[in-house]
Amino acid sequence: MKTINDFIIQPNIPSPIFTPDDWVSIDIEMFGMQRGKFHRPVGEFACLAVTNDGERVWVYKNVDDLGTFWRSIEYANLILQNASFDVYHLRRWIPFPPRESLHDTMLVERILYNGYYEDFSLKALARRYLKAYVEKDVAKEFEKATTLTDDKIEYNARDTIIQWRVAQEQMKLMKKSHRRVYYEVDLPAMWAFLDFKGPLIDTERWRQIAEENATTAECTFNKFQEKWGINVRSVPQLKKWFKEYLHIILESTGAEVLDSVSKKHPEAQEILDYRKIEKRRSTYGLSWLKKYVEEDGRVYTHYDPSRAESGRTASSDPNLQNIPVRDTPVFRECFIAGEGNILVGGDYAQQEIRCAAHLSQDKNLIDLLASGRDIYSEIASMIHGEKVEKDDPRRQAAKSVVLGTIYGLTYIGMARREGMSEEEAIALMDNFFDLFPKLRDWMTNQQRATEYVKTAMGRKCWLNPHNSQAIRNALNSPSQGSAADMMKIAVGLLHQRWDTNLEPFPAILQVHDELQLEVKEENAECAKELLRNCMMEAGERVIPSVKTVVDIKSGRHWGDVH
DNA sequence: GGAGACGGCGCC
DNA sequence: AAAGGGCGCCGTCTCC
Repeated sequence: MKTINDFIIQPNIPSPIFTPDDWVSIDIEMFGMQRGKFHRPVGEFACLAVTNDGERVWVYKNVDDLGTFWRSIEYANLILQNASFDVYHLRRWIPFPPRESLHDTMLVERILYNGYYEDFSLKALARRYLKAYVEKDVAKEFEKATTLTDDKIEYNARDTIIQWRVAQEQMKLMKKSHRRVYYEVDLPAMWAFLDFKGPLIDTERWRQIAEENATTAECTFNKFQEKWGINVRSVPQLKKWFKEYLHIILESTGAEVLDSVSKKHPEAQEILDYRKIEKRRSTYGLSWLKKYVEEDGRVYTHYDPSRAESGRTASSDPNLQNIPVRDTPVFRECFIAGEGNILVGGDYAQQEIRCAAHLSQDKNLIDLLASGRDIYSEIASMIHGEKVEKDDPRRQAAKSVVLGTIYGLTYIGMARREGMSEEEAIALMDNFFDLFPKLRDWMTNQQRATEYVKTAMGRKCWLNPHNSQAIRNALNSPSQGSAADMMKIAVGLLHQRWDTNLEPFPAILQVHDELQLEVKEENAECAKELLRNCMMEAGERVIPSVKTVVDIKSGRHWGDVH
């Protein structure tokens, strides 16, 4: 039995020219990386290890040899762990165009086991597949070191060995459906995300808003301090104060609880008002500018495809998928088009509902979604047997039922959220499901799932039987995950079809059902058409039985195009 | 002073 | 806080 220490570092580079039959595992190590900036050009090249058999390893120690390295792997199939990192940094020195034959052990593991495991690090994979314990202390040394040592080189070599051997095991486990999801959905999306450019920020406008918010928030904070003698940001102190002075025991100080007591205790409303401004100060304030906006005025988020158990993409450093929009559109208005450019955006209308319609094959819902009418008004009208207009509160209730349904809402939750009796909630939901019987059947069926559920593309989402949320995951993951499949396919298609002779790949933002581009004004029309085509084609591929609707807009800033 | 848990809340 | 899913980031608090 070979251990992960059974490998031989080859005395000389370069490595041989690998052939199209070779599977070559490569791993880069960097000096001076900082947390939160793994996707930025910081840090220096440390070394790079290569193996095509899981035993012999070539280690490149000089950045000047990377050109030679590139020629050796130009035709090979590649194996990487979290390829996005290695490719991003290698591109600082050598070309690294997208290639179809790349096995990313982390992405593949997510496709095999999202929801089943939580840890997709190389250390976890070594334990899982090779029954090997990997000491990661050396990895930390790279952060501060500037010179190579033998143990660092060995560490680098060992990682490529692990990757290579793990990949062999994963390939045995990958069925046709796994390969389809990986090669048609996640991998093309990964290549696309690597080429996203950073959106441009109207720094001065943001700063002005942020300064105002900071002043207001600090002033309010101090007033609470003076009046109440507590740090109002502290949940324990807040609870204690409410108990002592208002004689009320708060189970939580979350918005819903505070709102429920705010009629009787106006202090609760004061807290809620403060929390709003405090959120803007802390999360979307001056520190955001300082931390994330770079010298060119742009922010460079990191997209992690399939980070979520459902397969959704996540954004971080900064997270651009939770920039305020409801109460304060100003922040999105600070995402602007550069000189001579324009923003072009597309979003899927009722994306998750359409996914649910496809998955359940409910003909009534499919037909309604194809009709082009306002589905919430229509459903409310059908439930109540009379015309319900857009401003009728019964439309909102119907919307809650529809959206709640795909989140696994129960009648108790429905009653609570809509402020109705449980009987009313039961009646409303019953009436709703009477209209869409196959949706009801599908949901009943989903709840019976014990091991996993699947998206429309066949992506598995494993359920945790020890988690009380498993039932709601079973109801939601297929819709959420199918929508994520759709967006990733769209992003991949756009990336493949974008003509870089016009200008470099122009995508700047992906917010689940929304994709934004920043293009030269003269390219706006062809960008709109291509964006629509890619999004529509992805929709037709993932949910062929349901009409896909894409709204395309353009404008000077993000507020214009949402 | 850093790490991690927790509560809270921004978005889809 | 709860009988609505999925994230990431902030501040507080605790521990080391």
